[in-house]
Amino acid sequence: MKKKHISNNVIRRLPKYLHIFDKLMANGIFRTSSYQISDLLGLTASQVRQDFNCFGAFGQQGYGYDVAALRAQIADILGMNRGYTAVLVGAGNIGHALIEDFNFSEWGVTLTRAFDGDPHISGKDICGIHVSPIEELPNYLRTNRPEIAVLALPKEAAKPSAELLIENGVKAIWNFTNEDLVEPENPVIVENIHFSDSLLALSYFVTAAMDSKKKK
Amino acid sequence: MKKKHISNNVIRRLPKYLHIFDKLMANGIFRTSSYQISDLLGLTASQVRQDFNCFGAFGQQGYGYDVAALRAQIADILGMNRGYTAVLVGAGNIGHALIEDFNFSEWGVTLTRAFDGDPHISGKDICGIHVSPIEELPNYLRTNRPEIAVLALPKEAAKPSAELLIENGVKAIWNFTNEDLVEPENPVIVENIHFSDSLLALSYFVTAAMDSKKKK
DNA sequence: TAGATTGTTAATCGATTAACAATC
DNA sequence: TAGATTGTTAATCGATTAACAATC
Repeated sequence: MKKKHISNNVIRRLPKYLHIFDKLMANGIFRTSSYQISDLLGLTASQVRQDFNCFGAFGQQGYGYDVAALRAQIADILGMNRGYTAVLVGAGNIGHALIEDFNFSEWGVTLTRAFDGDPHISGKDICGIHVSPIEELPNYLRTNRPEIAVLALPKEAAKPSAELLIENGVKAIWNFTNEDLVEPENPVIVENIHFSDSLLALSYFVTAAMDSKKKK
Repeated sequence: MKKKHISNNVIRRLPKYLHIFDKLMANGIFRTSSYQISDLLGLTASQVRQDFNCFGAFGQQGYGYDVAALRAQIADILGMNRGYTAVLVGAGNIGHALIEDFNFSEWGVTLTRAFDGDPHISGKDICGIHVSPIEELPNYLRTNRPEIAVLALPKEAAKPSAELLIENGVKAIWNFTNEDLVEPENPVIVENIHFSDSLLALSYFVTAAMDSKKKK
């Protein structure tokens, strides 16, 4: 099978497709078309069909797409059925918020354990997730081999922790520290949630909108 | 002045530039070049110069760029000196994490007040931010006219709250609910932090990396 | 001055859009 | 069958890269 390159733009649209399929099914709509999908997401129908055709042919000419089947395809492509497990490193505010408010399993990922360096935090359970002392992390990683580590530590601790994670076989880091972890020589996947970048973009858009209004 | 269109890609790179200028200055480096910048960010020098030239000419031929001056230009473009204010709507886990761990003022935004519907939460201060009952929100908005609302409520409350914010003159919503707030007819700026989209992209990359390794 | 590096135009590349034959 | 809508190729558009004159 020839592996064609999938652009980042396409990858970032896949979760959007997934969400609207869930919404369609919740509304009892089991059949859709590239036109309907494009309309819901503000894309063109062409683009929707091109995106899907990166991975195969999921529709039927003259009919459209079966929502459930297409949903299952996209879920598969996203790796939602691989049974990935994740550990949380840092159970402070943001870590707590992730455990309590974010439904990992909804996206096919099982959060198995949290770790924190503060003995006032470790030892307890949060919503059924046990928080272990950070010292136990390397051993846990070697024994349980989770694919994903969620890094939710203060900035300062980010880099050394990332190295420890990589040394112990973690495949991907979901990075909530506002620190860049780019270690080009390391073949680890880093997905950043940079709040500041997002807020600054918002600030730019506000500024641009105000300036263009002033000009009129 | 002719307003040229700035692509989203360029806008998303501006905060990255800002961050490395801060890093350079922290290391006592006060002069840089498009080559150095591109190297630090994994771009091409051409692209860096093109990006800056969207907004004007900030460098000196034969010399390069003064880091502090360039930093100030980018900060201005991003609206960091406009004195924007923000209110937090929802002081649950994620709201707490934002108040306690995220430094709004570092990015030129002043968080002035938080609001929550839970009387056990409202009435207190968190890190110097007063939490008011949610009922006081409309009046506060009309009186104080903050540009930005940070929406950190449960999914269910997202849409009606967004409408209330828009009705009361908020210009931009920083959206931490995992709900899409696209109201095309409303001229409000929405910047989403969608954790699930990010995790799913990470899951895709893990899957792609595993499959390509298996194939070899 | 010579060397360096910008600002900017031109060339290339890749992504989006349009078009349409295939076919359900 | 006729109508609809896909899968896929071709055309267009926009973003990135290359090149180089301007100039510090």
